[in-house]
Amino acid sequence: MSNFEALFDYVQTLSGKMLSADEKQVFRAHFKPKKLRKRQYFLQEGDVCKYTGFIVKGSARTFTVDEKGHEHILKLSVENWWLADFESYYQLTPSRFNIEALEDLELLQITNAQAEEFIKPIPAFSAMQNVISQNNTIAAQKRMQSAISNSAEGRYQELVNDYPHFLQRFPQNMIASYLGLSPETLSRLRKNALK
Amino acid sequence: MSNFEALFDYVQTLSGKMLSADEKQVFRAHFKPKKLRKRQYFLQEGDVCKYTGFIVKGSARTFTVDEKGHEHILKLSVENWWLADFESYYQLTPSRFNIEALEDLELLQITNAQAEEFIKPIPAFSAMQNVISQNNTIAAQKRMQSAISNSAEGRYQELVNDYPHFLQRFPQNMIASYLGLSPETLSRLRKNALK
DNA sequence: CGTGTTTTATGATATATGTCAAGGCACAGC
DNA sequence: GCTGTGCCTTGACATATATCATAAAACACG
Repeated sequence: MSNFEALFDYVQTLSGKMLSADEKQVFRAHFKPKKLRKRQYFLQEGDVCKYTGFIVKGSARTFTVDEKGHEHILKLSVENWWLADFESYYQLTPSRFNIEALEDLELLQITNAQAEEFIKPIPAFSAMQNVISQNNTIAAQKRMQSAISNSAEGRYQELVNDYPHFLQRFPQNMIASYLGLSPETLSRLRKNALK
Repeated sequence: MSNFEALFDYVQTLSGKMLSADEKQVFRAHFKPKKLRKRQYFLQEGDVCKYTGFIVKGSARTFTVDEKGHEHILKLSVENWWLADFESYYQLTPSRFNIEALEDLELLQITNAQAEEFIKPIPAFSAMQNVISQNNTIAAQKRMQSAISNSAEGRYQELVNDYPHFLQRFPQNMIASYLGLSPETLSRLRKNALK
């Protein structure tokens, strides 16, 4: 059985509300544990993203492949994040993205329909969603501003400040792709930054 | 008296719920009409963004100024959008952004505290917020993907597809800044695109 | 261990985009 | 109808970043 405690902690911490025993049962009834091994795909381009998965353990990348065959990483996801292409998940349209496990993944997943019907009425959960929505708005704005105003080096420095653990956890070529850079450019950047 | 009908239409359309006469009164009691003339500032860097404003008429830009004195436009906003630096608005921290009217502006504005207490309990309003939150997530993801995967030309083409009216409404140098380009580069891009 | 695979580093070169400078065009206000 | 101001274009040149090729280093796994 997968670990629901991580999810309960997360919902309670973010919302500032406790979950009752009954409410926890609702979570257990509708979230399905799912495991993926490293390199397995959570979502493939062209498929509909039926589930969002709460990451109990592991990590993943969300990426596209362009006409030249180059991959571009839009998102890197770790524990306590929600894994999905939300465009596809909300609208049930085919996704333009691939989502692949970078480390063995343990998820608790649910469909949008089930979440709307059973989970969203739980006050702690909808409060959590509001907090996440605010955080996302702020993070998206910050990343976008960095993308249009900063040089490659500035964007890298911002990543170092905001997500230092990414540097330990993910290979440098993935970080480069996340920043919109070639691996060579990031390698040179780091050499120069050491002075 | 400013025009609340635009706001009511917007809330009702997005939420799919009607507003009662009483609920409309709550809106009238707490949203304050505000006018700004072209070039006036809605927010200055370093100030707290106390209000969010629903744009009844006009347009604005949200931008930063870097160390070299260059401006970078993060957002262009028109009718039926909400104007604010939401990081500062939610957290009441000093903003890193300036928001300036590009055309005469008519707003209906409200503080976060008032919105939370009086407006959010209105079902149509909170439903609208959920829809906006989803739309923002999708739009932010799309723009970010464009920023890391596309060339300057690709980003411009995407703007032409997604927001064609921006091209009529805003000068080309503002569009360039929004795309993270110099005005000269955009000018050349457009010349080549004509073939 | 050893061996194949992945990741990182480095050099040479190509390409995209920025910067600076100048001129022309358009429009607002007198 | 002038005139100033802001916007757009164009050219020459500078700089940042990508690409391609190769080798070294790190890692995974039988």
